[in-house]
Amino acid sequence: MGTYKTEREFLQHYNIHDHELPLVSVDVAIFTLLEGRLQVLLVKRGDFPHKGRWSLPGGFVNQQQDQDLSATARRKLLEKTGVDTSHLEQIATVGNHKRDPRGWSVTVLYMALIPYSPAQAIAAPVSDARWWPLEEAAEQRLAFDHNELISMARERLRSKTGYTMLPAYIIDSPFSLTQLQQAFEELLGTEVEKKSFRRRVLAADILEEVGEGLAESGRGRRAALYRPKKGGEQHAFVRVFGGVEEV
Amino acid sequence: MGTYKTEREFLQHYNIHDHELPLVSVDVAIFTLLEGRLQVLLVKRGDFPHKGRWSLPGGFVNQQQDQDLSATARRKLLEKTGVDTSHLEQIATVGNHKRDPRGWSVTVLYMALIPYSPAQAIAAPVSDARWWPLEEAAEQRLAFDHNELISMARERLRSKTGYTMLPAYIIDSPFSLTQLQQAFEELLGTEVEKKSFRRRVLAADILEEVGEGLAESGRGRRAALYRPKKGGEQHAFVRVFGGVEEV
DNA sequence: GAAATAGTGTCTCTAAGACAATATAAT
DNA sequence: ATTATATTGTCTTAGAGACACTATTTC
Repeated sequence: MGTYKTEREFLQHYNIHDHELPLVSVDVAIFTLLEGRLQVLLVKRGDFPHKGRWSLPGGFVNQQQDQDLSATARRKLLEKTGVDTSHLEQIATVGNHKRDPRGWSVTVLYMALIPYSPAQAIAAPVSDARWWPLEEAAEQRLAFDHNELISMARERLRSKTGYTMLPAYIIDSPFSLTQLQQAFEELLGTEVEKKSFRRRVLAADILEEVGEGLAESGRGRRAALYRPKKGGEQHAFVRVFGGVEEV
Repeated sequence: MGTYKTEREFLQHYNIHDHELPLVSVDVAIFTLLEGRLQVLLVKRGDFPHKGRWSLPGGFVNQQQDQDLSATARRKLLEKTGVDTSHLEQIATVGNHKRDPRGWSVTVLYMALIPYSPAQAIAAPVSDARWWPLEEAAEQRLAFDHNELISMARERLRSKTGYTMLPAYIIDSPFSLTQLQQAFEELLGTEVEKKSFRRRVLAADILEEVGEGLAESGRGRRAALYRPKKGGEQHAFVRVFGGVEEV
């Protein structure tokens, strides 16, 4: 480390390769709801390390293409699903010396929520990517520490479902309150009481009614259909749904 | 990228310097409570870039010394305060092409809470480190994007104060309920109602009584003193204190 | 009318908000 | 007694839980 007089001079002599740098990747846990069950998108690794294993979509930051970390995450989401807009959220960063055989490695984990239909069309052609029901994904030995990464994202999803409207962003709009409640229940992992649910959601004033429709079965009374109001994603309830939260 | 038959062979030929890697640093927002006000520890940068500016304690991962990211954070905490144990929590990761003039850079932000007294002794000798009241820190132009990093940590601190016992870890044990309430109020930024506060904290059964003592003024009734029970840090309340939260 | 689904009424229960009242200490 | 601080009593209010009830649709 030399002694330079100005920052300009310092930067001219600065060589990034003088330091040992950890690998930096971004991984994305992309969730959707298919047939009422929570699914995660996995891709089969075509290269070493862990060639042939299933893993979260992810990769290295492209310093030319990506302005920031969320751009890397968004790029991966787009490559695998063709979907851009949706809920994208940073979950955590895991870095240690043993998670990658190539050396000290850091991965920034994101979570994306998308409704099933739009993803379907584009994800299918990519033959090495498919949706897995969460339990089946967990049973496998995934690449790197991706089992743990999925658990972390799943846990955040569960916990935020307790006090936000997150599930509204994993189903297609418009939806009936019954459909929304089913999404809440699947993401929470517990049942919620119908009246409480409706009271809470409607009182929050974050949905707007957009007509009515029939249930999938084609039977029974028509349901009012809703879509989230702009900014409703930000809404947080003061009380948590379904009992005590873990931190 | 060659084609290798085995992972072993792949790893033998893998050269980390074939890729352009972002810089990876860890920064720690260390908070304490001094004279009832929230303070953050800043250090004066002795090297370029941003030489002479105040910044959060932080630095690059040391691949030999640090097993994982939290070890880097803990090492920085120890270097600057001499304190090891305490609340250490990962807040977020910021990475983009413009936050560091040396190039694409990623920093993993941690937050540490420590009671004032133990830190005092060791932080003083390090002449380039001192506690700043949060407002004064915010008024300055700090190195890199550290103003924003502090805001992020501050926001998490405020929000978790609403539903956890976090403030119990920023004051010395044992404490009276009044002292604890004052810590809550400073971290929350609003006043809380005395009876509600006591009911909530005592009902949660996460404090244990350890005798009684007088207030600092030496006047008035003796207060019962408490310290957090083991694991109390994990406790989360079902309802949020002091109104609606932002997500 | 029967079955299925959507939506409401209403009582209870928990915990926070408000604020007055009581208890124990130093002076 | 006065002042300062700690602690409790209790009424009100917001919102979740439980569950029975009504409404609208298809068959």
